[in-house]
Amino acid sequence: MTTRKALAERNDHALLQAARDVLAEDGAHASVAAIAARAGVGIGSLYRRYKTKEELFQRLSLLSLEHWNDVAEQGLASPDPWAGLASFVQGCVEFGQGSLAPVAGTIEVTQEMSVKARLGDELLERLIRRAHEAGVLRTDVAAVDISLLIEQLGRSPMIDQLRKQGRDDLLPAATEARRRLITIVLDGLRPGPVPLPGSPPGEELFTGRWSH
Amino acid sequence: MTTRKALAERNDHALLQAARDVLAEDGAHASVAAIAARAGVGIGSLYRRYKTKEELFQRLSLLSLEHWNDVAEQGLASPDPWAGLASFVQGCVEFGQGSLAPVAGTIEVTQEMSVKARLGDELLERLIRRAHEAGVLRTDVAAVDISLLIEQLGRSPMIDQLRKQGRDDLLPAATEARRRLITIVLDGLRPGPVPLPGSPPGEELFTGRWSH
DNA sequence: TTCGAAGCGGAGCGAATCGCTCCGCTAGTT
DNA sequence: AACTAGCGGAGCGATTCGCTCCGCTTCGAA
Repeated sequence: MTTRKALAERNDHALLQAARDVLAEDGAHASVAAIAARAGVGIGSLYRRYKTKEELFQRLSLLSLEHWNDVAEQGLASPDPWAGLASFVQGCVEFGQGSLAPVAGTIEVTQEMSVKARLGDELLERLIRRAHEAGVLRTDVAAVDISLLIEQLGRSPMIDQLRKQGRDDLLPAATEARRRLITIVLDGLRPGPVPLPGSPPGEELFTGRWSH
Repeated sequence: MTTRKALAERNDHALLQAARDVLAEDGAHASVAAIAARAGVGIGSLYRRYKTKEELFQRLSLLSLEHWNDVAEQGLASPDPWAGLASFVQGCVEFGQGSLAPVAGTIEVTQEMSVKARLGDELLERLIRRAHEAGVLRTDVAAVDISLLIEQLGRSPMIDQLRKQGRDDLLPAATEARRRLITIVLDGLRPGPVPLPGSPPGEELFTGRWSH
């Protein structure tokens, strides 16, 4: 019925998702034991797949970057510049890009990661430029602002807290409130009737991304 | 020159600020030793003022709630409904209200805390109502959305990370980028030309506040 | 049906860190 | 000059960490 290969694949997927969840709830303090327990997998099985804790987190980072790029390309494929940008932001936020923030500084950045990060920056730039040219995005919003926005909205300390406390009854309401907040913020990025004079989009030193 | 009382007062202030900083950087994992070290104070001195770690965090929560209420009252004192609400949000965000999120579920909520939290909710409701009546706030934005917004923007994982890594050179740029993001988001709360049909402000079960 | 081994879960290792206590010593006060 | 309030930090037992190792299960070939 369940071949060994299929079981291993399912376990690996469960481990990665569990790592995301535990990281979101416990931050940098997330322990390997907690991740394995959440995934319903023994610690031994985890360590057969990933030699160290860092290797697991590196894999997680790489998948996160790939997801960023996938969603960005999907957004660019959309004919509507605004819809493309909005779906990109929403896709990144809901995936929980921000959950990796606590470990971003503790793991070694592989060459593959930095390559994908550069590609992702480029895709985002193109999304922004297209929206600007179509006149559907506030002129004072630069790529770094979108990066920051995704990082800021990508985590939900309140929802993580509720889940940790086991208040599953409040989770749907909180999740829905968060979704509304995201749409409100996204809506605020569109050019309004009274745009405030913003600073120029420059500032090259800080790109707003975790990995270099 | 420096009397004992003045030194003690200065130490207490340094401890509270250090606790905020370390909590922001380390989350729930923040240790008492780290807080004392950041404040430049011995652990013994910390424990002379606060019997336990929880007592320190409770004090911190209380001060945070008081700050919330102070800023809300200042906002209500402003004749301009929009400026009042905006300065309230900005004041809460910059104070770092969200830093306490990781410990909010771990400490016991005192009666004094819940009283101040209730008062704060009421003040926020009045700020929102006033803005709605003046027509300077999107009609689909409720109090719970502002609470969520403050929690979401109140933490800056990226800035905390930079500070932790000692990249003080990038800090000004990151801080300025974050300030721009806040103004952009705030600006998006004003009624736009094409308001989307939002859900009703109701949903009573979840108020979006940490303490009950 | 039998049996070798691939792959599983988890007990347990040493090391690190936790919250907290206790005490020698500095420095302000009388 | 004598006193002592208040400081900093070494160190306690307990806990938790990342990780190893091994007995047992269970799949698949003979």
